[in-house]
Amino acid sequence: MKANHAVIALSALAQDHRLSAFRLLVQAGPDGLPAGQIATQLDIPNSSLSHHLAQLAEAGLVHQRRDGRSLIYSADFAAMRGLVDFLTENCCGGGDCETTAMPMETRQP
Amino acid sequence: MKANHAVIALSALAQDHRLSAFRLLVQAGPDGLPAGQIATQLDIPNSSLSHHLAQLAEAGLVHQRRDGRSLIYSADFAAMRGLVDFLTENCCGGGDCETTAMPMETRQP
DNA sequence: CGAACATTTCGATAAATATCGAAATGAAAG
DNA sequence: CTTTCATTTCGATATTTATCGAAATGTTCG
Repeated sequence: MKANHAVIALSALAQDHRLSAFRLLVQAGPDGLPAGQIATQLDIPNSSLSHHLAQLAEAGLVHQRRDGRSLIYSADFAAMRGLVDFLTENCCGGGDCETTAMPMETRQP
Repeated sequence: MKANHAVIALSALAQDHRLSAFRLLVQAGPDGLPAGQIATQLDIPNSSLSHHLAQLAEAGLVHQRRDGRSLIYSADFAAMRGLVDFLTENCCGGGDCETTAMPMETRQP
């Protein structure tokens, strides 16, 4: 991932409605959700949501597919992972570093 | 982490210079770097950088300490991890989900 | 084909943000 | 205590962004 692309992805997530939409899609899993359902759950006008979904799609964080007359959006998990990896890349100079070495699943809060 | 806080943190990272500064600090590790040195490496005026560092600090992603006449900034690794966890929270409905279960260290590119 | 439906594009306005030089703050050294 | 140095605050400008209604696009069904 290039820094420029990371900024685009982070900007896409750095907004209330877009972050909520993305998290809905992350939780929905690979099946995704139709645009209208997202708009309903977030309680914002379709036109506003469409703008936001386009921005997430442009950043490569979500994808669109058609099902009947609905457009289904789904999260791109690989893109999300790539972004996370970019943030922690070469952490602490690249040597062993207990601050990031702990796998997500075994972390203590 | 609350959604509102996540948006603040993501906004802080969603900018060229701030993302570069943050990554410099991530790579520098717990010792951090003085503000002036960051400004030099990024080749931006001190006043601009100061604005950006303040925003990162407000988001809780970096901390400031004084050393002589320099102000040393360092990344907050726990905050970064909290943000990442928030993004992937309850992924795919909370069930097992191979898309995020792979620990960062063992991922294949 | 024509009506009903889901979503996007357009256009206009309001609000937030990045930028940088100049002046101000605060700490150290002579 | 005055000078020097590192950094921040101020102020002003230009750019980007969020918002939403209305109109347009593309799809299905009768």
